[in-house]
Amino acid sequence: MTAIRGARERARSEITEAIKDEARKQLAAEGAAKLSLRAVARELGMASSALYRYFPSRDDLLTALIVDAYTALGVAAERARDANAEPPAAPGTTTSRRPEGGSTGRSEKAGRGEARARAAERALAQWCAICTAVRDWALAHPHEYALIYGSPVPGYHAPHITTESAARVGLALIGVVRDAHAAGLLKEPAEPLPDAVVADALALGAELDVELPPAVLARLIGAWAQLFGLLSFELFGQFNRVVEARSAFFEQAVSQLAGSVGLVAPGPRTST
Amino acid sequence: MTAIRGARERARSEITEAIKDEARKQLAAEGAAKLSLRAVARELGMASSALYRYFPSRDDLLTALIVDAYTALGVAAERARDANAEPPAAPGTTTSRRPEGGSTGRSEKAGRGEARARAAERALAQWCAICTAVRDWALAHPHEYALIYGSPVPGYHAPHITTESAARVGLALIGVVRDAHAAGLLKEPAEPLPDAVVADALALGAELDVELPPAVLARLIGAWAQLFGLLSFELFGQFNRVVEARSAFFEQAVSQLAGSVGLVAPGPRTST
DNA sequence: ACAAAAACGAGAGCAGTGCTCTTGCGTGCG
DNA sequence: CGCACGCAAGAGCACTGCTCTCGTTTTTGT
Repeated sequence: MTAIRGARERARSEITEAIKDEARKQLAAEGAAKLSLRAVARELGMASSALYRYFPSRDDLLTALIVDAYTALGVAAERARDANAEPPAAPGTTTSRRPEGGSTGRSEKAGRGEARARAAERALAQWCAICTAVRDWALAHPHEYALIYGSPVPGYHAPHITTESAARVGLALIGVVRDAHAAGLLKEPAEPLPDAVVADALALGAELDVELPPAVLARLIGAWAQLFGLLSFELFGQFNRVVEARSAFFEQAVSQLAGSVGLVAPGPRTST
Repeated sequence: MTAIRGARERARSEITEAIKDEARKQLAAEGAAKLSLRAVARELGMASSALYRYFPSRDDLLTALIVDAYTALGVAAERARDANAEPPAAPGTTTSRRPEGGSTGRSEKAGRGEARARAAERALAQWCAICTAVRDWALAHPHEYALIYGSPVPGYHAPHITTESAARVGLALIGVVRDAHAAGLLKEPAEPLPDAVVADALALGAELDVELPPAVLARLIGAWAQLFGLLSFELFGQFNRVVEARSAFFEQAVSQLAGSVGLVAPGPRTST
């Protein structure tokens, strides 16, 4: 039904995509402020009024671009996470996940301390990989980054449609910490938390169905926001006369963020 | 000279201020995107073309507003710092700047441990006061905040005029940590830093004429960026379905940031 | 298969914008 | 006092988002 009925619908979705592509091009060239519906239509060889059949207003086009940017950033983060996932996966999945073959798995003769250290190292690597993937995407698409993490463009209300896509990189980060916590290799912070913050953390944990101590979740949210603080400062020019070694500084800050949520580098043989 | 010659110049600066005020009003009402020169002129009862005698372009008006916002935020931060400065200061100087004056306290009668604890507590209080002052200002002027810490509005180049004002809150934070370091109550982080980051930190320290270990300075920059990450997420709606207890969460995150730069709460009688 | 209905494209047009140019008018300085 | 400069006003250009109308095409119901 929906497959064959295409004909027209396919043309519609094709044109919709063409419009978004052209809009993205203008976005990358001049920024969101200069994005003009008429210019898009002109470039596509159609009347400007025809464009309103696909996007009822300029803001709707922008929100479509916002959603796309969120998901693009989300998949970049998830790809980075999966690329650094545990090598000895379940045999059922045929995903091309096999960086190390079977070499690392099940070596019981070695102390499990070593396995723990390796798992902790992997968690830390995943964390950093996600962060640098986000940064790489942001550096490659600065205007799209500005669109989603800069000043809200329209009135200022983000439709709820965007929230799902917007959460993906946050969820990726949470996932890493959740797995680390489940594996018991998380150094939980022991600090007093305000009750309201605990309540928020509990509510969020319940909503996301993730079991993490409130303190960890709270720090996770903070790290999530702070990650984008670093990125925004770098992209928006706040580091201009301050930080020159951007990549090194970012990596440094990010690994420190990892530490703040309890992901500790195994380092020099800590526990017996 | 410049005082009396006014007459005409005074009128000019008055009108300039009126324009900026009206522009600020529209900015607060609708955001930077909707700020219209014609609307400002209309509201001021003058022809739109007359406005170009005062600001050669819309972007120039915006940059003027940006500079003003930076300095307003900067004075808010500095005021918060000074309000929590050392109470028993020398009566002569009104400026709270006293880098090495008494060299960390002469109170010999009481255990100097207590004086140290009090000084450390004051440093921490100053840090938090600056951060919450920044947040309060941002919450009171969300659109102006978006103007300076959101997506860059024009092409994207920030004129060097703004950098001075932009640095003020960062400098306030650095000042607190510098004083704490001079007083010897800073827990320096002992972590390996990439050479490039060390070079940046040294260069920055030399440029600002502040003596701080590179690791502390690097963390300071990170904390500075992360502070605005927290603020941007709160203001731009990223916390909407995530964090409800905004103030408590912010305070919590900020005190943690303080800890990351070495400002430790005296807390329960740590050192002898 | 044919007609009704819906979707579509193009054009004209409105209100608004940033910005430039030209034209008068008033004040301030030599 | 007179000249010149700073100033305000208006007209105008090119552009924008958006609406409305009017043919044309495609889909759909009978």
